[in-house]
Amino acid sequence: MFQPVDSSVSFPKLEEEISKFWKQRGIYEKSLAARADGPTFVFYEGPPTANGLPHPGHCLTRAIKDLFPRYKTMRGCRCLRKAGWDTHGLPVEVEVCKELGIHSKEEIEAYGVEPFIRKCVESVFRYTREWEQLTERLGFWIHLDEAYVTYHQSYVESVWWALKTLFDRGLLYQGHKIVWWWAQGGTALSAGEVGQGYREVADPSVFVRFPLVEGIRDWGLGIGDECLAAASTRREADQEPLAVSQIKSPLPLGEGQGEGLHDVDLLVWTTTPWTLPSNQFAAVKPDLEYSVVSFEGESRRVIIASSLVESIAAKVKKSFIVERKVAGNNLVGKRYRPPYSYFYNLPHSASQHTGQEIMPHWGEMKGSLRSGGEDYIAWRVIEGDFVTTDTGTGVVHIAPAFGEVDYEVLSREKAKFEEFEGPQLFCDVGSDGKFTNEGPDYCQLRWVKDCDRDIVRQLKAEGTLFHQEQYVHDYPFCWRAEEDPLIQYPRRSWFIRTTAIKDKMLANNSKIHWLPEHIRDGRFGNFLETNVDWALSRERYWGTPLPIWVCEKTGHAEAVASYEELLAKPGLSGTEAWEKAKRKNTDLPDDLRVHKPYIDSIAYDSPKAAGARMRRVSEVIDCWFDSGAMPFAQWGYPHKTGSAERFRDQFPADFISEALDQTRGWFYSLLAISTLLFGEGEETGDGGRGAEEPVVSGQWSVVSAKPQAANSESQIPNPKSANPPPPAPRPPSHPFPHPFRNCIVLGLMLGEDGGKMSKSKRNYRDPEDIFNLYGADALRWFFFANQPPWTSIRYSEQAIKDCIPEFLLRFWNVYSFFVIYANIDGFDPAAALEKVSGTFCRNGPKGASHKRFLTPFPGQLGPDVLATANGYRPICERGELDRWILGELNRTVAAVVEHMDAYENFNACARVTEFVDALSNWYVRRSRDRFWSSEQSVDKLDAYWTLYECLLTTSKLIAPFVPFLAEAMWQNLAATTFGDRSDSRRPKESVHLCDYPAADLATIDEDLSQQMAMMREIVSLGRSARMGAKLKVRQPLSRVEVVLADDAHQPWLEKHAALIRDELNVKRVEFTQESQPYISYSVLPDLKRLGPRLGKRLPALRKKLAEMDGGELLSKLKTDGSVSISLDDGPVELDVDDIQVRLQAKEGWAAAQGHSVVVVLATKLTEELIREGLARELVRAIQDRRKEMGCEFTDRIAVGVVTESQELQAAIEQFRDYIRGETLAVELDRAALTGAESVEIKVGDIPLTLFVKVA
RNA sequence: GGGCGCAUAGCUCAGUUGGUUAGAGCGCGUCCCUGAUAAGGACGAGGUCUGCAGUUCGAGUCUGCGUGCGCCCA
Repeated sequence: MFQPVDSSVSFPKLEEEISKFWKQRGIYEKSLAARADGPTFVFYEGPPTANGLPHPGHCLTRAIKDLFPRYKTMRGCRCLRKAGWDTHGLPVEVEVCKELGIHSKEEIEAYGVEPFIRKCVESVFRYTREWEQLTERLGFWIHLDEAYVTYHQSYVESVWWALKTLFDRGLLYQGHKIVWWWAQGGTALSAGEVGQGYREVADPSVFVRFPLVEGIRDWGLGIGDECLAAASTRREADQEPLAVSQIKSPLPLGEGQGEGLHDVDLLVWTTTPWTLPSNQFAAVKPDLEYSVVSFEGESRRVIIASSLVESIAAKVKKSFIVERKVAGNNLVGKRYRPPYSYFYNLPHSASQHTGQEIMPHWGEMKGSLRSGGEDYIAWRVIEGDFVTTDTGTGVVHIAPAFGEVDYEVLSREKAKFEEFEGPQLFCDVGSDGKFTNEGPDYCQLRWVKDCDRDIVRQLKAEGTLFHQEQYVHDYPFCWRAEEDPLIQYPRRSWFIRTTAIKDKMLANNSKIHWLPEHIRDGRFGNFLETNVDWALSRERYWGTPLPIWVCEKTGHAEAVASYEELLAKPGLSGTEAWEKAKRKNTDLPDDLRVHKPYIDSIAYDSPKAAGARMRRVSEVIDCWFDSGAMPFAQWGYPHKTGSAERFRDQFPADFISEALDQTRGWFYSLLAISTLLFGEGEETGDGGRGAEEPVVSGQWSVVSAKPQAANSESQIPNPKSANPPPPAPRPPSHPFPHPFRNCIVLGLMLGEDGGKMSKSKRNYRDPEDIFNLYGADALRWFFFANQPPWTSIRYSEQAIKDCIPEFLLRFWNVYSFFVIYANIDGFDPAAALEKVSGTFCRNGPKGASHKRFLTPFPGQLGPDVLATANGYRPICERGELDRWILGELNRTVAAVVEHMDAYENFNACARVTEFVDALSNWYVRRSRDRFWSSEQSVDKLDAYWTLYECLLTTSKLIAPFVPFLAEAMWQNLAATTFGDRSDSRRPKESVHLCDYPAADLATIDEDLSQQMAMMREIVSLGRSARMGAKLKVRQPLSRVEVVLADDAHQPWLEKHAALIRDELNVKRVEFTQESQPYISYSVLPDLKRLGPRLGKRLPALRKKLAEMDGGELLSKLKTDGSVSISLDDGPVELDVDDIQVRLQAKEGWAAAQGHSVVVVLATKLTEELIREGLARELVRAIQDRRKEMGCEFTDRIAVGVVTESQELQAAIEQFRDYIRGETLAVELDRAALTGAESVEIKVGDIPLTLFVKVA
């Protein structure tokens, strides 16, 4: 006996119970234990931050993260699921600041770093409970109580180990980073913060002359230069005469560096005049054409991009003469005088190094190039692809201290020179945003923006100002202090030299299976291509402290890989800061001892200078490094005992999934860190690793030593040059890809209105409400089945709701149908399996019968077990409908497994939906009468076994997708029906302990499948034809004619005419292929076959075929096997495979056509048919009345019908027995019935008065 | 400004290596069924496949250029 199934099921309620059941029985743990010896499937949890409430977007991530581990577990894999929490970072600090009502770093310091980070710790677990509830309610199975936490000491120490490894290899270095700087607040702003503060402002826009040092005569350029030739041709073609333009012969521009100096100037443009004193270069685009232009009333010529000549002339309202044209790359290398001379005239400090005495100024300074030769170190024209002609002059002022692009220019230039010989960063502005005493004297100690006006005035006075105007553009301001403009400013920063492993990252990436695929070469690949060194450090408080200690005297730096290592340092002091705090507050989590501020007070003796102390740098690190380190840090690798084994076991991940916004976040940090640490082991393998290592580190030391040393502003000497500290344990090498093999990149979740999800807009509902209203399965199915996961998913409450009737409830109804009838008929699989004897056969006759055996292990109740049951007949002996649906079932199983193995949940779901539709709308519908029949026939038992097997298998199939529903069904259909037998004699306790179904391909009958599909099509077409002729299904028709294009399935269909008769309510079904008056044939060429063969002749053939008589052509083909069609350019031979036949219903017939079948109705009604139709109408009317009156199914009734219609009266007489039988009427009179209410109704068009009462 | 992606029915989305009538669900309309029953089912209407150009015998599909939207980065 199965538990009766509530047809008005509440899924949310059901899920709560299932959830409880899992918890009580420890099903998740059992599912893991059962696979302890299985192959490993590794899943990594990308740690969320629990300092905010989870929203539907998180549900998507967690649903997908649950789906595949569940699936793989059922497929036999051991899949650990360790949860994780991201706890560090600026967002956490911001939350705490909000709570405290403070903003700036000063305020944090005033509040106290110690209480501040304690607030941070509290904050990150503020919503843990909500997250845990969501996780459980969604059915996400993950080990929450063993979660890794990024601030825990063991985690931090793992990160330290990684950093030390990188530091020792020279991959971690200090440099500058240009940041958006809030000078007044003394802090850098994150990209997000900067983005918030953009405002439209008018800034001074100045065009400034940079006089060239040499005359252009020396350049050796002729008019015939290729670039110029092309340019002038273009101009002629465009017929765009220049206003006053001529190309003159070379000008007498002075001899060499003397007189020429005053004649030609680069014209640059800037909206930040205050950056001009720090100018170091001018950039041009190499493939851009420039013009040397003289302007009316100007004694000196300027160089600007040719395409901008006219607009600039218009700007200054002057006429001009183009004296000469040059390509940008011919300008490269030319020297100029910057508008400010402080740095230019500054004595060069390197003169002390080199011992050269006649090297007085930076401006005259040359350095040795790595490529040989030498060049001036600065104030030269350099090439820049970033130069555009959208604004400005085509010549760009470069002040490396105050622009990211500018800084890159400096780095690039610096790299061209031998160490110590290249340019260095000039900066005349302090971190307070005020000029230092290196700035122009009238600007010193003033806020830079305030100096713009004076700088412009000065330039004007000196004659270097060409033009000045106002420029309106968007400029960022501090979001906390609206009046404070931000400036780009260089800050000391620690970097990881990811550029050194760019090619390795690309190689690694190329082996990752990305879904969608385009991420690999698109967004992610491009990002790797343009890789810049990872700016690691943050001048903040709540994060993993950068584990680098620096000698206060010599600048010698070393990295530390663990707290223990630190404690062992000589002359250690400062641990009492932590001890004191802990004494004061014993609740303080011990993990905080490795955090600021405690860690900052720890110092030890410098190995480089007696009496000097090693002190930690003040920075913490980018929290993306934390999360990217999780593959090893989650185990506390390499410090914790046993961590090496765990790490080896769980690396790399087979599967991860996060949303698209993690491309440059977690996906990158994982890949970068893993590539840095674990390299690519495939080339050398374990044995070769030792050989590979020195070579690699050798390369690295080359790469690292040079720029680091050249970085003269960096105080940190190359760690390789000093006695290195003991090396950190060498990380194991591993073949690509790692640390993840498959990655589903989820689309962003949008709100109900298509916009970004936003709490304030209320364009979504809390997940909890969704669970309570529709249930987790509905939400999960919505995620999995409604779209591929990488499209941006628009949150739609309606769509979630719709999943219930479309899938969940539909399947539930089949299940409920089964249980109702199985209970009525006493169908008991448990009993059938209990008393087995004799022989059995699953699918014979090929697989000969096997001996039946007692089944002590019903286990998974798979087909093999069911086949041993009493009353279970081999599938081949069952009716077609049964064989068909079992074939569909197994076909579905095969497809789902294939899709899921390829991580294509959407396609898998589509197949499941298709199957459930076939099961519900064809199998059950067509099998109803078998279940209803009162006798206990073999056929009926077949139906039960078939449907039972379908339900069991499907419940396993959908278990990873909708785990609650699947469990509910399994419990009733399998687990509990076997009563309280001992464990070994009971089916699996939970569907999630079962194996995923394997397709039994022997059950798939391709022909049957096609035939059934055709049958369904015929029925559908018949209905369509009825609709067209406005003939209700209740009106019987005499005949339906089915015209087939192809006779292959005709005999089968003829055998099943009864089914078609029944579905279409007709008396006779006839099949034919003969040409009929209501059919025309068209013969179409098979384009796929003929296209390659005929090419351009194809259209002529198509035209010809269309003109020909299809019927004739067809019969010719049938008799001769081929036919020759003559085209204008010769004949074409066609055989049967070259054509396709299309049937067309001619007009005027009640017919409907499919691709290869036409269904025609005989619409002529006889009196007899009409009477039968009326009888059926009457039955329906009486049934309706029964329902209105609230009759029980079994109530007998008395019926009276009063009508004047002779036809109806005749119908009642003729079909009296039929009507009584259908309606359970003991009486049927053509007169009023006393004691019964009368109702006026119509049957067809005939009015009548109906009386019904319970007899 | 750059990169990536998307654009197909009123809505949400499928659409395999280019191939003859572009599909599904919802919604809508018409109807059926009334022993799965506060369900279930069928049929129908509804499309310039974002625009333009190209490649091809043939383009929703491939290429280029626009337009619009989204995301990431400047």
